[in-house]
Amino acid sequence: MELPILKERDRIIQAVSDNPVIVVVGETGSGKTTQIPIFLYEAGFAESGVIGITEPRRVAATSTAKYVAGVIGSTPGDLVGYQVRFDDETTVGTALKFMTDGILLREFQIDSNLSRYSVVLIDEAHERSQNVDFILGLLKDLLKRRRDLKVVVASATIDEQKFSNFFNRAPVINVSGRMFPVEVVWGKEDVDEEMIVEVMADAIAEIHRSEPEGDILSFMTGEDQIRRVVESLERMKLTDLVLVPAHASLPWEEQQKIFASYPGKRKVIVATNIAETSITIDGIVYVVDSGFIKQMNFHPESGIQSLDVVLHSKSGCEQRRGRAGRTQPGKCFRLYAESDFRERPQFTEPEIKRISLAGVVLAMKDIGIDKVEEFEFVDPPSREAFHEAHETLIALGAIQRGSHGLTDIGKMMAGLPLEPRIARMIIEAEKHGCTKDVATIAAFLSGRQVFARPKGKEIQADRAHVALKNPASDALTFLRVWDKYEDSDFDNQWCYDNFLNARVLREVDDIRYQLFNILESYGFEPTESSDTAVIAKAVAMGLAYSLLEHRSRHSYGGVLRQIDDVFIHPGSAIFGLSNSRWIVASEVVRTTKTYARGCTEVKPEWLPDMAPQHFKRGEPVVARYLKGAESAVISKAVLDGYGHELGSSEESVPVAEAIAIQKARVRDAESKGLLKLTFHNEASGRYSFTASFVAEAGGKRYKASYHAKVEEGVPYYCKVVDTYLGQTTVEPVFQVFAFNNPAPSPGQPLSSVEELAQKRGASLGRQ
DNA sequence: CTCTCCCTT
Repeated sequence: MELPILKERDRIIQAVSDNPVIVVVGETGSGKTTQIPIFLYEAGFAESGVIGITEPRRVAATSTAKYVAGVIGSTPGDLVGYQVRFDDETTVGTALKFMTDGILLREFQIDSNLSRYSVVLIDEAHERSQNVDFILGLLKDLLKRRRDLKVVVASATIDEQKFSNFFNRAPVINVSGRMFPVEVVWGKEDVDEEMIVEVMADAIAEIHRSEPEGDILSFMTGEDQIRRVVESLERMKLTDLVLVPAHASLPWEEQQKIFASYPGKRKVIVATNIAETSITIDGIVYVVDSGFIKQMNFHPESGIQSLDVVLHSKSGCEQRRGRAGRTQPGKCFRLYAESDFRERPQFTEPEIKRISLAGVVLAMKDIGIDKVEEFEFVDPPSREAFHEAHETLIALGAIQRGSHGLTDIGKMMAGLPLEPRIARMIIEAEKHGCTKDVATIAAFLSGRQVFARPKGKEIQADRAHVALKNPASDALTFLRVWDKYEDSDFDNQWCYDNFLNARVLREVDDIRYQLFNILESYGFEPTESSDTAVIAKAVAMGLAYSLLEHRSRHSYGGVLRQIDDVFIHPGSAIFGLSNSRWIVASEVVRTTKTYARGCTEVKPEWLPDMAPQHFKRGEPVVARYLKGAESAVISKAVLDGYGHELGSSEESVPVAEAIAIQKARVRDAESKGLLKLTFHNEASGRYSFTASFVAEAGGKRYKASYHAKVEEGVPYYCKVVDTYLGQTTVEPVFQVFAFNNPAPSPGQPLSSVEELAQKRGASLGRQ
């Protein structure tokens, strides 16, 4: 049978010649993906530049390039080339370039005029991925500058009017498909989420009993539902039935079963949305559709995401139906009523309206688009989404409040193929000499789930994972996994034994090297640190905007944003082990609860750097004083917005400055009537004091005893602090040295506030 | 306190 699109060859070529933009609507099997590029090439459009074709997935870009190369009589990488992440098979002679849409976006960042291209074809535009929507906006803008550029938007469903209107009523060419008819069988009543597993299992059993031979494809929302459907069918003990789950987190061996044929038996694939677009299975005759999907949504007010089970759109359900008619006529059983279907939205909400815009806005600014709110999208995101993107980028230091362009940090972030927050970590790592470590962590954070927990082996998997986990940080856990993987010499068997996903680790390896190359181009030295606190701090700096503070029992709340009732995800390395007051998370997602994933404990002394508007360095304390040295290490308390001391950090200042600070503080303390305490040796060997105090305690007298090893005769200034627990304690505000006392030998620290802090717990009783 | 669709630079 001849491809239907061949009949439209001349019309398509003519329309492209006459118009800057055309929209081609072709059903599955129309051959538009392979044929339109060939038409354009044969019509001479490659003479003035490259014909670029974008695909949403890597396999689609590489496999169609190989197919078209065969038709034209070229080898891939010559006349017909492809470029996807990690794999560039193009040369200067490449006239037809297939690529993922992410690659075309990169090219916009390098050359916003796309000067090399004569034609750009955006395939699968109906999927409305974030990248496609961004590219369509960029192309509309570019067409004002490049009158010679030709754009072809290829879409599978009936969304063509929207695209046509967006591009000033561009002509639409319809190409019929080569689909076999698929009869729809409607459900009698609406089924809710609770009942759907049993209803699905019963429907599959009934089809198996009453319908002629042919494989079945069932659509459910997630791994858990799939498992329950399979278990339910197994209990029915049906004969000649093979049950095959299909979802993204399946190990490689299991995935192969999806495509295998089982002679004499009926194959039943119970799948997530992976089978709607990403994988195509031959020989499906029956589709059973639950009508639900899991969808990620982003909430700009709080910065959290939610993974929700929602009713699938009409176009999505139609796409599922089409999976049955690829090789012969089929049937689609919908487990919902026709009246319910009619009330559903026509299309799935485009991704650009359901994600954080921070990465898109960063890329826009990098391309030179300053007025981002005026950028024309097919479906413009909300004002709140733009506001969130701005605030996030300001918090990361990529832009400055009140100015349009990117900072130097922002420019470097935009060059890294990572989410802005993850990119920010690496910039921070450069300052602290741990770029290799943090780039490795970034590769893990941007990749897929590395810890595998196969069905039936959960206990063995958990046991293997415990040995790899760092109880203070998922980021440091990733670093440990990487070190062990290197020690194993990148051994697949080691991955298998330790229940780690080997494919993900190989991808991490590729991402690492890509990042190293980019960092080298920035002039960053590849550095490693043995200090895990330094590495963790760089990670925390990137995630500072999602700083979480412990609230009650197991729940955390946002410090910089309004986020409440967040729980550490059970899959996190710090789950059940952390008692840190602050943590950061790489992701906050609401499912059954709001969970923080990718967690790292935060030390109090990092807080003034992470959130300067909420945490300040307090009054300085001279902790160490070296005679004859040019500088002294002073320790600054970390105070929260109420003046509570949360920790301390050290910095080096000239000795003269340290002395000046001290003297000023002594005067200041005395003027405020702060208590001066002098420690005296007791026979027990302990130091203690009894103090009377009036100045800051509302006229009440306090008796305090403090057990700590401190220098005899050293005076301390103290203040009464009402802590957040509601208990009153006496804390040293700073230590005063007598400068005419014999100085300690160089390098010998005097007793420090840290030491006191460890022994904190002054017992107090009111008189 | 107990677990998440799919992609991609």
